[in-house]
Amino acid sequence: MLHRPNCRDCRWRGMCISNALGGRELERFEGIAEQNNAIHKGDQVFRSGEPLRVLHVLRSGCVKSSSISEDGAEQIIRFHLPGEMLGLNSVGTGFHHCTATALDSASVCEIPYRRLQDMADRIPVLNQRLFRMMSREIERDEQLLMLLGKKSASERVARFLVNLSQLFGQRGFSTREFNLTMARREIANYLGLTVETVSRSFRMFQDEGALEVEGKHITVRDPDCLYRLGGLPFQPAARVSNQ
Amino acid sequence: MLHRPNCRDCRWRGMCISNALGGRELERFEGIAEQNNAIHKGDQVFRSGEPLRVLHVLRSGCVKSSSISEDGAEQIIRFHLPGEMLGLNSVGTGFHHCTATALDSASVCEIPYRRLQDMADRIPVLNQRLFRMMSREIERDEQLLMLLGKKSASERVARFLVNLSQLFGQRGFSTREFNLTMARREIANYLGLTVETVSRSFRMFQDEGALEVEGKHITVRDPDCLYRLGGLPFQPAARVSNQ
DNA sequence: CGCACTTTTGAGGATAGTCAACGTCTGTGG
DNA sequence: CCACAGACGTTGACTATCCTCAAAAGTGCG
Repeated sequence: MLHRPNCRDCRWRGMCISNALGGRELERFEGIAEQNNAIHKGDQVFRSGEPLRVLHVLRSGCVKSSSISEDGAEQIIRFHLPGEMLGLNSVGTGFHHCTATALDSASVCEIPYRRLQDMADRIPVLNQRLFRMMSREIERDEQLLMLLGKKSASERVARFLVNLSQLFGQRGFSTREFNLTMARREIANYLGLTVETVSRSFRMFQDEGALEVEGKHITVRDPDCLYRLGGLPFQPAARVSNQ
Repeated sequence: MLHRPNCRDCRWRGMCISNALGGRELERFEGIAEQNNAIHKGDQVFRSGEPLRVLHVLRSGCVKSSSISEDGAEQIIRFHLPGEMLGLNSVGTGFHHCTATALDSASVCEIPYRRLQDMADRIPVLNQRLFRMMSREIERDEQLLMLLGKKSASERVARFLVNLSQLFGQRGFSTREFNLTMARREIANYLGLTVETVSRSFRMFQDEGALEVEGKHITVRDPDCLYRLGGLPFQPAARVSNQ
């Protein structure tokens, strides 16, 4: 488990929600978060249609959120990395409209939704933190919309890798070398492509010298080249946001 | 201006936000909503990057929300019909990340965000109403993701028409006959297609006997056929939700 | 080991994009 | 009121991108 000096355990106990709280309130907050819960690859954290009893904070591992259309097709909406909160997009209706599935062994802790809501009702700064987190969900969805609506297959795949690399960086891991937790099929689904097209994009990126791909292990050889392949003008400045 | 017995003016004064409030609180709420503001076709209600001072409620007309990518390409995220609240997806960051543009003459009223937030901090039921509205934004974004990720061109266009028809129905207008406020170019942008493809889909739907298209005027001749063209198994039951 | 599943690669084809031409609508100014 | 310009919409021909199908190679697990 990774610890960073500026944002210690809170990072893994509610995506910095507890940052918003001081002394006594923080204790209460820690109090309502339940023990870690181990889940295995393929397990579902929650299913679409279930009532929203608890919000989950992913403490380790990787989880996908997907929604199923009326004809049974899956659309992966998002891949979640440690520190992220699951189920936020269902706050409001009171029912999950996504299914969350573990991509590998993972652990989550549970925050009873009702009690979080009660706290938020009494603590405006916590309430605003929740709004901010939902807002970020929307922003991410809309970035994906842009990707699906306007970008070519290889641009989508390149941006997917750039984003993933940045997310690892934000968590203190290498941006140049990492493992894909998800299968090609899942990357393809997320990006609105087929497995074959994703595979061919990987090959192209290797031929361009941007990447080295060995199964699930990715080594970024030339980040600038990868940004170009993603249609990005140049390397985006590292986000300084602590969240 | 349309009035419905079960949800009178509130429908146009904050998308039923005021439903959550009783007597005195309702008065206060009405107090903070500013006068109607007339805007013209092409006017921008707010621009991406601006600080979020007020939330806008669309009282008449039609508005598009779009975000602009780093390379200048527009992606329309959503078309808004009367009664909807604009800017909700920016709550949290405090800055707009979309640009809202009127598609025809429209009027909006403004709700100072700070004051709404203060009220929400004191009135849990209003607060929950806001969460619910944001949640709905997320759900709609995710429906669009499914459309862009998994559906063919003609399915996208057919579903676009079905959705629009339902939205008109919810507002008490005909589901069988309506005018498209947006240009073909904008429909295409929204659906991740080209103008030509949208135009050809319209033609196909006419040849199938599902529609009659005269410029911006749409007449739905065979709703079931349109649902089928959208890949929907059969006519979805009308939503009874009062929102 | 053997089986199932995933990934890669190739060949061929369909869908939707590009380019171009033409028709239609709208608003402006004579 | 009409003429005109410019934007919008439709249609056709051609093309590129990405999907489908198929087969082989690689990977993981009981």
